[in-house]
Amino acid sequence: MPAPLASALLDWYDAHARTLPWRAAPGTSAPDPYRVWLSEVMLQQTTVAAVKSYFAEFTRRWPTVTALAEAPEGEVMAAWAGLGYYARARNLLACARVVAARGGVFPDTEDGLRALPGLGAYTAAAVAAIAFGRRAVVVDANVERVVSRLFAVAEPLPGSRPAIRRHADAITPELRAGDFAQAMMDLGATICTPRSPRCLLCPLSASCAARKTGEPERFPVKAAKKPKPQRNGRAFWIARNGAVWLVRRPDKGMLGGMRALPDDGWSAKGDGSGEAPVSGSWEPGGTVAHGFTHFGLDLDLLIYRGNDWAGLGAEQGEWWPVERIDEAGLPTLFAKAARLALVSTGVEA
DNA sequence: TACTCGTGGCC
DNA sequence: TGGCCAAGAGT
Repeated sequence: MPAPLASALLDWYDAHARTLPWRAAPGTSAPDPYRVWLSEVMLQQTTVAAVKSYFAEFTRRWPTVTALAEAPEGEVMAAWAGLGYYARARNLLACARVVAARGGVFPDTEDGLRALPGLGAYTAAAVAAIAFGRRAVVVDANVERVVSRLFAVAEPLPGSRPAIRRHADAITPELRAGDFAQAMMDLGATICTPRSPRCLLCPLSASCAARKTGEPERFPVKAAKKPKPQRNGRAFWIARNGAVWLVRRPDKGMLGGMRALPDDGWSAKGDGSGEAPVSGSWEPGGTVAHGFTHFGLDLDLLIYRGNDWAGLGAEQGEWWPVERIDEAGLPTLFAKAARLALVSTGVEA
């Protein structure tokens, strides 16, 4: 018999669960672990709205974990372009290959899942509970918010995480732990929202300590965050015979493994050098303002008007057809810069 | 532990 | 309109 709180939440979930592409239809058999895993990785720090089209495209191109495991890395990275946190894509493929090597069967325990690339404490618990019916304590940002309100946790995040986990453990039922986790996340996404929580619609309002304070939106308490530095950098548009010079970024670091315009080495730690990859005349092509999580970047685009191609070797990059630039899989920053270049070179209005 | 790592939507 | 926020993981 579940505790009253879990029971009330599951009743609410049975009536109000969101319909999402990676969820099994109500009353049907257990969901496909591949789809659960894929969706959970895509949803890490990413909104449902942003994930939907990527999930549809990935499952269309790679319907099984074995199919994904056989995909070339470049195709997977390009398919992930725009979704952000690109280490996820590398780990996704690495994980798929591990699972494929064991017959395409995911481990069905939390510990087994936790050992896979890209599965941390949250994702391992979520897949164990949702795909395999295991009791696991699933704690994401929604659960942190809901729990910190239910118990009016006064200590600020992230220091309060151990206490929040203990509270979450205490209210997680033995049965339907996967539904319970998804119910907590749906509640956090639709009712117990960061601002202006809709307590009048909440199935747990009678048990909520934060509501009793009259200011539930004050929870979770959070530590002050560091100011974001502002950086300047350059990206370079070098076009020749309808093709543009693209490089592949190193696997480690920002936008790792992604195709990109050459740049001058800007980073979170400092401005770029200003140095161009080839000598000759350059013309300003405009500026892209882009906000990363931990710094802001003003990226000046420079367009090449010279004809000295000697410094561009095939081991450093590739000529990519300008009319197919959308298929290059550029991360959003460079996609914006490419759009600017197309405007200022008159290729596109 | 604290830092790094994207992006788009929201008010 | 700019800071806040999102189904976190890796180091």
